[in-house]
Amino acid sequence: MEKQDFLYDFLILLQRLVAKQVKFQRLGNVKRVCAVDVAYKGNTGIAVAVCDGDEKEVHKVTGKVSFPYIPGLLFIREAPIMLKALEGTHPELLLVDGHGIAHPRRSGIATVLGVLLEVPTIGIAKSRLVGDIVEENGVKYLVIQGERVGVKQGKYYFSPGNLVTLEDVVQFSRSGYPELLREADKLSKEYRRELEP
DNA sequence: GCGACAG
DNA sequence: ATCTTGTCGC
Repeated sequence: MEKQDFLYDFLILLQRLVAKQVKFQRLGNVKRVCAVDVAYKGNTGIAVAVCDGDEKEVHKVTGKVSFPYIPGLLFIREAPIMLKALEGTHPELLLVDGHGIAHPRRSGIATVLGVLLEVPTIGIAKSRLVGDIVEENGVKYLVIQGERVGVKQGKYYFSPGNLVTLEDVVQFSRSGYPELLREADKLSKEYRRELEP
């Protein structure tokens, strides 16, 4: 897909629509938390959703992922298979591998999933997409044009997806990289190995 | 035009 | 993300 394609422009319109639906509200005490990640074997995607709470739960889904990765448009490549893996899970908080509003249009994959599922989400990425680091009171904020859109903790970037506040995210980030996401990442790569070459 | 660019 | 060996450090 090229940048001059109609589809490219259309996807950006959808992201702007999603961004308008975001609500920032304080996150209450949550018991059930889920995390999603995707691994690949060629064009086959392996999405894993791990949930914690009363009982641990793991959902695995594999399927063809043909859309290429384009910076800023990760959601169209990974959100579909992630949604499939999240079917039946009912998280009170969802952790997503990727950015939330720390995005050119404030519409990263964690935001898209949070709006579609109407669930609180936090995006956690291993690298920066946009923004600058501005430290204040020991907190490294990710700032885009003067607006705080996330925080950097260690080598990871945390940003609100939907239905949480930046304060919630700052608090959450203090615990470091979530064990649940680490597990989803580990399991997806683990399932990948037992796929027919 | 040049540099940057989640997974 | 994935392809990949050894190497530096706790």
